Formats: sequence, C-alpha cells, structure tokens
Amino acid sequence: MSKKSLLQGENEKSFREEENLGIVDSLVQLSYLVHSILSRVGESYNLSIIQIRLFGILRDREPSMLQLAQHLNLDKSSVTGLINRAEHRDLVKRTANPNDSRGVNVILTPVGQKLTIEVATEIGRQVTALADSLTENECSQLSILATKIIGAVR
Amino acid sequence: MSKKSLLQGENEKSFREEENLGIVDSLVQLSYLVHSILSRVGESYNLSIIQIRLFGILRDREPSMLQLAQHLNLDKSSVTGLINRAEHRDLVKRTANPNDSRGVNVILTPVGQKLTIEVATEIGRQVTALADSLTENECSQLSILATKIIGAVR
DNA sequence: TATTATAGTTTGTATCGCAAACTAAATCAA
DNA sequence: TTGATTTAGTTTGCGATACAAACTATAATA
Repeated sequence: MSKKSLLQGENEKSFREEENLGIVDSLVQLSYLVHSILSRVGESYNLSIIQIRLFGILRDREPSMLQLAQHLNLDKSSVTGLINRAEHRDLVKRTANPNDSRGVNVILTPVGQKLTIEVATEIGRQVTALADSLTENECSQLSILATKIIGAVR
Repeated sequence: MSKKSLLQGENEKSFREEENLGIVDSLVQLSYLVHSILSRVGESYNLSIIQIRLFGILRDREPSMLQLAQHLNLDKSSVTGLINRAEHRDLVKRTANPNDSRGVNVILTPVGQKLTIEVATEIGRQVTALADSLTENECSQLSILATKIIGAVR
C-alpha cells in the first residue's frame, strides 16, 4: 500500500491507479473532505470550524466555561477568547451559575440559535451530497461502520 | 437517552434509529476523530495540522510557493509565513527555480524528511488503532466506501 | 479561621490566515 | 526594442486562534 499518499491533501490526484487507499489513507482523506465542507460552510457564515463545534455543543447544553474547554479540548483561556468574540457578535451569552458565583454558563442567543440551525442544515446538505456517489445500501453501511468506530472510542 | 449529536436537530431525521447516527453525523464525528489524531500526533512533534499537510505534500514534490498555496488552499502570503517558520526550524528549505528567477521551490531538509516519516508512521499507527473495533471485513469495507467517495469527488 | 482548590480572566507570546501594497522578474504588444 | 502588463513572492497590518503563567474571586477544607 502506498505509504506516500498517507498525508496528502484532498486535492491530490497522483494515486488514481490505486484501486483502494487502505484504511489509513481513506480515513485521513475522507476526514479532509468533511473538514473542507465544514470550513467552506463556516466561511459563508463567517464562522470558523471551532465556532461551528462550539455552536453544535451549545445547541443542546448550557455548559460552563470549563466544560466547554473539555468538550473542545482547549485551554480555559482559549475558551475565554472564543466566547468573548462570539459574545461581541451577539451569538452567545454568559449567564451566572446560581450555585457557584465563580461559575459562568454559556448559552446561545436567539441570533446564535438561528445561525446554528442554518449552518447545520447546510452542512447536512453538503455532507449528504458527499455520499451521493454511494448507493443507499452503501450509505447506510458506511454510517453503521463509522458509528461503530465512534461508539468504540467513546 | 440518546445523546443528541453535534449538528443534527431534533426535527431533522428524528425517526432514525438511535443506534445509528445517520450519514451526516457519523461522517462529521468520524472526521473530528481523525482530526484529533492528527492534532495529537502533531502536537507530540510540535507540528500543527497545516504543517503535517505541508510535509505530506513535500514528501513527493518540490513545489513552488504558488503550487503550495493551491495544494493547501491558502493565500500565497500565508504560505510565505508557513515556510518561514518551518525554515527557521530547519525542516524545509527554499531553492531557486532555474527557469524563473522569481520562482522559489520548497524541499524538505534531511531533518524534515526524518520527521515526516516518523509522523506518518505514528499517524498510521493511531488511525489503524481507531479501526480496531471493526472486524477485518468491516475495515476493508469501510476503506472501500471511503475510497469510493474520495474518488467521486476528484 | 487559615489554607487550599477551583472557575474564570488577563497578559504575553506564537501561529495561522487574509487582503492590500509592494518588489522584481517575465511576458506581451506596439 | 521599449513600454505596459502579468506573474511570483514578500511585506505589512490586522484579527482569530491557542497556550502558559500570573492573577482575582469564590468555594471548600482542615
């Protein structure tokens, strides 16, 4: 299996002759593809990928700053900046934690909620389109296999 | 309680079985998983993801700055900074283009080559481990499906 | 009560990324 | 051949991202 293709970007065309990429390359390249969709959709809404992830989390939760840091795998000081910038755009809001006056919870504003839904819808559209080359059967097979991996890691 | 996924709202596709995430969420989350492997491995070598992609490209090529910008989908000025920083660490080198004295090609230094191989090996190890929860059959099935998507996009 | 731990912010530094202005070399047109 | 234009790359200025260390304020504990 061609080790050289391991890290190549999604635009690479040099291994057309390969029937199959192998599990490593195929997953890495598929990840790049999805990532570039997230990036492109985010760009059209002036959102970075980290912000898209943030809004995905806030959709169902009102986490504290520290919980956000854990979810996003960021330093707490990075979360401060992330929330500051989103707050300046009126996308999220800090709220007081009633049980701990040191604590801060973060919620989506109405504007942020609306944006989150729009972005999620568009991402859904484009990721679905990505799988258009698969048959319905293959598509559900793929999502079952991916889900199995995700479940195993968690 | 089904964990509500990152990007899927309750009004879309809520009829889906809880066991399976659906194609959109499963691909997005799988992409996050792979991305976090790249990030973690990169971190252990003091490399960002963009640098990992850069080295993957330089492994087989001596591209010009502009070609790099296209491969990486970056502005040319961003590539200048990227190469500057890598050059300061003696990981890459600018060389003159013999046909065009404006042109600059980029190559890996011996140090950069060694690092590239190490990083690629470790990424291969960890991505393979990611698929450990699959049977051998499922694993090759997954890589076939992913390859089909990748091939269709190209 | 005094100490320690926790939540979050601030400050300082580096990377990343873009756009616009700029330099130098190459190409094209008259 | 000369003058205009295009092209390759860098520089500058800005904002976003990310971390670590120092700091503030509150909570927990001994």
